[in-house]
Amino acid sequence: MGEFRKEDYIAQLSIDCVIFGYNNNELKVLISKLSYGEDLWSLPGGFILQTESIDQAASRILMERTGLDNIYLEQFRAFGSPDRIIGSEYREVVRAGLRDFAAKKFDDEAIDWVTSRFVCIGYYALVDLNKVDPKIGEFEEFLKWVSIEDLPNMTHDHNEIVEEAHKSLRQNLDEKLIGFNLLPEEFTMREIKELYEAIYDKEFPMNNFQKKILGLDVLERLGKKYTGAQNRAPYIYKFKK
Amino acid sequence: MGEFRKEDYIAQLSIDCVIFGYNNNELKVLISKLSYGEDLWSLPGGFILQTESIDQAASRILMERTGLDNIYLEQFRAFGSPDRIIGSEYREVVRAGLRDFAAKKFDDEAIDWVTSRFVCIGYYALVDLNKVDPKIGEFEEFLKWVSIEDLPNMTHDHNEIVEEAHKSLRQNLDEKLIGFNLLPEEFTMREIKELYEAIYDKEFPMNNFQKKILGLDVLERLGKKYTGAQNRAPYIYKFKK
DNA sequence: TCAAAAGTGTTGCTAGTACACCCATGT
DNA sequence: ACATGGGTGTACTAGCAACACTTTTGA
Repeated sequence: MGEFRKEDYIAQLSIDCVIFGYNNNELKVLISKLSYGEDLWSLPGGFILQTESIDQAASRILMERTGLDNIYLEQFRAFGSPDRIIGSEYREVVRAGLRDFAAKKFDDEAIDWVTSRFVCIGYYALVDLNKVDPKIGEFEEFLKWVSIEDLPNMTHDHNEIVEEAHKSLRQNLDEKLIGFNLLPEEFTMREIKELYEAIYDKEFPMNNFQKKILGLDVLERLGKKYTGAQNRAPYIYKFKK
Repeated sequence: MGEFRKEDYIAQLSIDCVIFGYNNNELKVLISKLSYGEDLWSLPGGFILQTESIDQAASRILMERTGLDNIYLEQFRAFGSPDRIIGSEYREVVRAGLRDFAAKKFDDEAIDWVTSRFVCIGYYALVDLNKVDPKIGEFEEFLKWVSIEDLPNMTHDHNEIVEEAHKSLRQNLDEKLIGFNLLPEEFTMREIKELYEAIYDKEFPMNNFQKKILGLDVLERLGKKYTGAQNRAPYIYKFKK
């Protein structure tokens, strides 16, 4: 772990990622518990190298945390209140934490840099939760998938960022047919339906939902899924590319 | 005109505004001709004060150029390719121009600052073109309303920024009912229709368009407009607030 | 009375919703 | 056979597009 060289990055501009996953009928977000402070949670994020685009920075940050390449990523909004960090109740805790835990990497000047005013560009990512083996970043105790319904209070304005990402996801879901990125390769119609229900927090009747999705003509029907249950075996689908 | 104090601003982060107006059946964009260089055009933009939010910065920049307060403003995307300025064919021209025209305000260090790598946050604004009395900024020769159909080549990636703003405007038009911001207080149904046609570059049949708009239940019918033409006088509408 | 264009009405299509029904599966 | 849930079909509705028609205005 080298020293932090602030000249390599753009100052006062960061990227925060809302990584969505789906599991157990719940829409989940990957959040990280910081090593310092008690009960300090935060969205995975990072800074932008002078040599890379903001999209590349987001991909890189995601790659570092999830090990996954070629993830569905979408920029959804920039957050730029002047007091989103400076005025935050969390700033002092973060500064103290960095001094204790990160003295090797961050000297005082770097700590000032990291906790100065930041504008952040929000990205959201859609991943197959089962494929992700989250890697903790520096100064993170662990990463955790948490249902969007019961997220803890997070540092700064990260709860608001998740809300905005969720709104944007809902808006884009039908239009861009991106929901399948949250599912495994193969899935049943019921699974898609339950995914949509988790995202919209709303029930859809099966028959009409099925008609709508099949009408999109983006699914390929593969075989049947015999679960051992005493009912008709559902078809297995995959997303046509 | 004071000296430029870079400490007052966030470095490497700018705001560019796509100011839409409507006139003569055409969707127009307010662009500025730079004082230096030949045929150098650019979008109105600016930097973000350490003390203000990015939304406030966009409002301020707009206020400075149009004299208008309370303008409809929407952030639509951030642009962050590392070579959008550094690799741009325009960079050297801009640097030379600033050295010639702006020596009082920008010393060499400031010129380096201004022409370094920038991430920009794009906002679009909708204004009643007739209410705007454009004020030239520093180092601008004049501002001009140009139809979105025949914009000149602009500096850096500003043409792409306009395209993205146009896409975003189209997406939001129906959803958020923001089109009326481009019209005067009072207007006829034909005028709304022609505005929509200009934005979508597509014709709409009058009768169905009228039904749709009236169905939104956001218009108040005022009186009739007698133009002297030998045809039935159209109703005048205004937008209900 | 006529031309121009505003405004209204009617019909048919399509997409979405609600309801009912049949089918496959394992006990 | 039967309970369970998967899958399909039909009727109803709302919203949109295409057509035709009437009304107003000033020459």
